[in-house]
Amino acid sequence: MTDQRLDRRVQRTRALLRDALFELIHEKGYTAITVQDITDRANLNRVTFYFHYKDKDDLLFKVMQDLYNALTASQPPTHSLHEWSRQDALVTFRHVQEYAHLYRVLLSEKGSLSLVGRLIDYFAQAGLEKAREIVPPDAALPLPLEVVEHFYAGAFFGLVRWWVLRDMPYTPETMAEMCHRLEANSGLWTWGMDDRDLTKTEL
Amino acid sequence: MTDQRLDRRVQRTRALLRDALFELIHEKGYTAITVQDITDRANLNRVTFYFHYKDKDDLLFKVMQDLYNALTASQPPTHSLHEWSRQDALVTFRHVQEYAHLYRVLLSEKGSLSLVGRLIDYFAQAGLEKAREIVPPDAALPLPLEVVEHFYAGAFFGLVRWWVLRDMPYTPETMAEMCHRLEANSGLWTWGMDDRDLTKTEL
DNA sequence: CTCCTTTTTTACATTGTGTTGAATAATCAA
DNA sequence: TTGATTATTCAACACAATGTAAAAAAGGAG
Repeated sequence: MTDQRLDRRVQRTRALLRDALFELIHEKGYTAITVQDITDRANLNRVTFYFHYKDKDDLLFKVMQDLYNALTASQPPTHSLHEWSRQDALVTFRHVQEYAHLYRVLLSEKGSLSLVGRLIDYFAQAGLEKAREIVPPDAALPLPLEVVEHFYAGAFFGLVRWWVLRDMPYTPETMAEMCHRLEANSGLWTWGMDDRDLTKTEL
Repeated sequence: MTDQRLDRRVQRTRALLRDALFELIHEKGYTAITVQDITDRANLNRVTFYFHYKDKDDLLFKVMQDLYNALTASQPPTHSLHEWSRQDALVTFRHVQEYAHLYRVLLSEKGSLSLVGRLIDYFAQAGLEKAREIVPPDAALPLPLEVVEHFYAGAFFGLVRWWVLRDMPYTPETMAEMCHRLEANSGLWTWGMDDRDLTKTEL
């Protein structure tokens, strides 16, 4: 994770900024935070912030990207679309639970729409790639894959958002199971698709 | 729409502010707009803005609320859940198309998360109320209604967002049809639910 | 016309941004 | 350890935007 080639001061500074950001998000929401706040909390000069990041959003994205990379890197590879969707949902719900205090703010009205947009697009992209691996390229699809994936990406986002804003009334396992049922019973996977049952197709 | 009991100056001022907001959203995105910009464009004094609205968000919400109220007021009532979902989607896609230049910005990374949150919650709430009208209160549901509705609310949002950010490659009719198929084939309506086919239940 | 409300004008204090140039301090590489 | 490099600090600046105030001017309602 921590690049050894990086100056220790840089590593220390970025960690301090990240921790300060997390604390402040927790305390007063994201939009209310200023660069001043962050550097004050981190006990760093404000100029130092601009040495590393363009602005508040830049910091947030790089920090969240690190978080998410750490998450996905620890995921075992899956081979069926069915299995992938189940696994992926579970891992994501657990991740969100671990950083619940962050997501509770970042998905609320005091959060960041650019982050939300990136999340949805990421979900859709991941689903699209998985689907393309499995669906034969010349298959006659009832609906454009892109449409289907953005439907499910939004659905998944809606579920995560509801869950975390309602203070996570179910376990990640239960949520993943409900999500899985909602997805499995629907759309692409139950339609004809050349009469192949994709849910059981292994690569 | 326009309250006759309201001073003409007030009506004029609010309309000018609304139009200025729309123009500016179109030109430079929402987040980049300042109160200064709005009043400059509207040819009004900045103080006048604060006489009517608390801040930029306050203006946006009240304006969008008017838009949406005008939309829903013009909708004919529906009686079956199936029919409602189909009609509602179509009306919403048409509405979004009409104000595409607004939504293209408001749903992009330069938009407003609080507006997005309100939209999703509105979709979920509307679906919930319709479902409660129809589902018998003592029915044993396979999943909590709230979960199901937030799944579909997010899905619908994901679809609308994808559509408008991709410059609306399909007609509202096609989108509503695709949305309808994705919903109809899934989850709640295809499960047992005491073996009643809710999709054909009239009130 | 007269009262009442809205709008303007001018002004002020406050906060935050983004960037400077020079001084200082920490780290790295050899 | 030394010397070069790089990160951080400090002080300061110009700028943009917010939110509020009091008094004057303009406009609409009855």
